[in-house]
Amino acid sequence: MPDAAHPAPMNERRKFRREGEERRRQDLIDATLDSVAEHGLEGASLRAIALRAGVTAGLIRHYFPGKEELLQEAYAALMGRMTEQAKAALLMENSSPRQRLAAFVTANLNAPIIDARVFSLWATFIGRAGADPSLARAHREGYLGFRNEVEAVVAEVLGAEQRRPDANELRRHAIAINAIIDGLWVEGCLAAEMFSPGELAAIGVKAIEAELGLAPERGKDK
Amino acid sequence: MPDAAHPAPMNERRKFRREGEERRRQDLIDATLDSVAEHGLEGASLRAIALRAGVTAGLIRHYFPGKEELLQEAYAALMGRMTEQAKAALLMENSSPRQRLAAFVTANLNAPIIDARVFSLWATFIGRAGADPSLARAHREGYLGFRNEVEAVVAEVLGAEQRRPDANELRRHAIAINAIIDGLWVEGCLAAEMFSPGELAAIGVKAIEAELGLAPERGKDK
DNA sequence: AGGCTATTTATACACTTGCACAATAAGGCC
DNA sequence: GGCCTTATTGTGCAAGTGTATAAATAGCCT
Repeated sequence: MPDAAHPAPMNERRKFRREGEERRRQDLIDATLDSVAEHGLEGASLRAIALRAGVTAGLIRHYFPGKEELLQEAYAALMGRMTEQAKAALLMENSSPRQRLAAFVTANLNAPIIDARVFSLWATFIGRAGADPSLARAHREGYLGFRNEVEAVVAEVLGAEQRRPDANELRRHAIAINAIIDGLWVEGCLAAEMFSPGELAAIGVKAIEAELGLAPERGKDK
Repeated sequence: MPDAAHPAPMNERRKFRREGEERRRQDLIDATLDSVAEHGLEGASLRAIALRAGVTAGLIRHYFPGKEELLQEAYAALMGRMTEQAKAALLMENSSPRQRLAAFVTANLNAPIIDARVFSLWATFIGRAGADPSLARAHREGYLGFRNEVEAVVAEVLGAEQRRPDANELRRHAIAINAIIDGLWVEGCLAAEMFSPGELAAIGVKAIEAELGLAPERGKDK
């Protein structure tokens, strides 16, 4: 029974603050990624997402035409962050091509790219690539961009060693190196505790140098 | 309006046949995998699964305590088939260790293991490994078993070359080789049309031989 | 200060979901 | 052939889904 001493507190409408549009969209996208990472696509209901973002479900429709579009934007945001971080390691100036390649590999095989949450998101979304052509295309573009970066560095590395690989050889090297990075990334994300810190990166660098036929770096092995 | 000339055909109960228990369970598991592969976990409702299996939804509860258990059994079945096929290639007798390793890699990088549907299923389930510890454990066991197989063949291959690697070196080789296979598998499943038939296997074999420091096979290159 | 507008809440709706359970008939057994 | 078990169907239900839309209020503008 309501206490008449209190000024009729029932049916009170929830207080709220107006945030900027860009901020709200970002919060909603982040909340979406968090929901998907934690409970999968099935658990990512609009109400759950809204709750996590600190708003009510209805608001989502004010910023996104529907759930589909929200998920697409979330996936795009995820891919954007991943490739952005991955490529950043290639921008080092004043270093030999070989050092830059090693730095690239090392960056891709440590936190924050080796991360269970990111992997979970990647797997969840990519699992739908078979059914959703737009997802498949988004992936292929990201993959090709990534592989082209790799191919460019490989060409520089080999060039510095006075070697002139033809296009086909370059392509094969890029595919193999990509596979090494991807494979170690998967293993690291799924069972990080099975590897000591830096171990995956060390294995990756060694494997890639073997693939390229580079002589082991002097003075670094124990 | 029902036509009275026909002998009251309304309210007719659906005809059915009793199948053996094992058969029905398999059908339901297969229907589950098909549903997940096509529409993801979200689209795999009991009714959709039952429809695909040619039964009604209620029957599922007669064979499985709930949806959760059905999904778990489906995942276990998927993993079982994958590793079974993968290991089969290692059983060749009368061949050199190096040939067996190459056969193993080749088998893993062609159909039916390179397959968009299988990959989609793997990704969908593994995406939940972060949230579901039982899934994570199932994966790690499968992964370790796989890696141990690899390690054993690697030891044989190197032994045949009169090399005696220590345990640590062996472990690193196995991790790297596993990564190469996994990475190429992912790339092949996601964009099969980007690679000519046998190309991935060729790249994989070459990369692995480079990793192990094996001399290129005579008489096979171009 | 007071009004305007767009952001936000709240409610309604049709539909689906997993699960429970009663009704039914298929097919082996005597 | 008739009976009995149980595999299978069909229906019902409460909870949750995405979407639509009306009602309210926060905060900028003058």
